[in-house]
Amino acid sequence: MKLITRNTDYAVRALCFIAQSKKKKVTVEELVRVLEIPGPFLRKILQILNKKKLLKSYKGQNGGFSLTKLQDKILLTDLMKIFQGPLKLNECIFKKQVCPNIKTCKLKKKIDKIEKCVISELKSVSLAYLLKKN
Amino acid sequence: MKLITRNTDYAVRALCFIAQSKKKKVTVEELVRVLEIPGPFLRKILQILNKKKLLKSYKGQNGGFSLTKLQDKILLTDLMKIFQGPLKLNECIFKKQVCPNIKTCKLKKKIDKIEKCVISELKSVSLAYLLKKN
DNA sequence: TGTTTATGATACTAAATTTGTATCATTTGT
DNA sequence: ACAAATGATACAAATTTAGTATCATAAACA
Ligand code: SF4
Ligand code: SF4
Repeated sequence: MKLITRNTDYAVRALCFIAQSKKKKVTVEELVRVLEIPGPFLRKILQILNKKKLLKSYKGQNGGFSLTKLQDKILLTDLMKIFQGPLKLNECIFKKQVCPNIKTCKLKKKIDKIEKCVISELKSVSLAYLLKKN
Repeated sequence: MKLITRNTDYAVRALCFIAQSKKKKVTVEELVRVLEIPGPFLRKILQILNKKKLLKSYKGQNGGFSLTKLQDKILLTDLMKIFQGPLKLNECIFKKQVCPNIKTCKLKKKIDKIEKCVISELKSVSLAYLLKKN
């Protein structure tokens, strides 16, 4: 029952570090050193963030990654969608077949309601929010 | 990001059927027929529910399962704990090591808050609630 | 212009969790 | 004794999560 998976968490931490770094660009090597995240795994994560335009990458010497957006425009839900797929707490699908109860099921209705609440909370979490002291 | 797993869902459906059945005891075979759940898997689930005292089992001919509690005393959260472990949305543990950020991390704080809300919603879901029309 | 240092792309592997099966033992009613 | 149910337990398949390995490509710079 994990709300966020490891790659989302790693992405958050990496973005936080990049955001607060004095340098214009941050290299994977530096992130690995300070965050203690497995190198190749983090690289893959950053490459994905680059593709999704949350980071801009620079190749070659003095290369690295920098943010493409303001901190309050980078949302946790963006990362979750990227690394964990659509924001859903319940699919009601077994072996590609939709559960026959789905129209009337009160459990599903309840979970849908919880889902709405969870997502609205999550939407309020930006990089800026995460970095703010206190 | 699945809030409830399959065995919890199966357990809910089985308990619902048993609860609304006219018979005093319901057999696995009947449940399999009507709910279309893989037999041996459902058996295992019911055996666990028996061990956990949510069901009482009767062996031998005319055997089967019956509820041990009133419908409003059987909570979804009980099932979730049984089949999915402690109610937690975030462990903050990688490879048995607690994340060093854990004391100050705002992400964790947020998730903890969401967790509280989710759990309190889930606690209000009893078998009686699930069976009530409208 | 070639070497070094960075990321890009992609395929592969390992570990963990979820979702099941298979088998034999035990109890009970007839 | 036999049939019909559950109990216990070990095994296996499928899926998801987590992580590696390798080669290609681009930019800086000597
Ligand atoms: S039973 Fe209700 S919750 Fe479970 S899968 Fe069917 S619809 Fe979804
Ligand atoms: S970063 Fe925050 S949320 Fe992620 S593991 Fe560490 S404490 Fe938990």
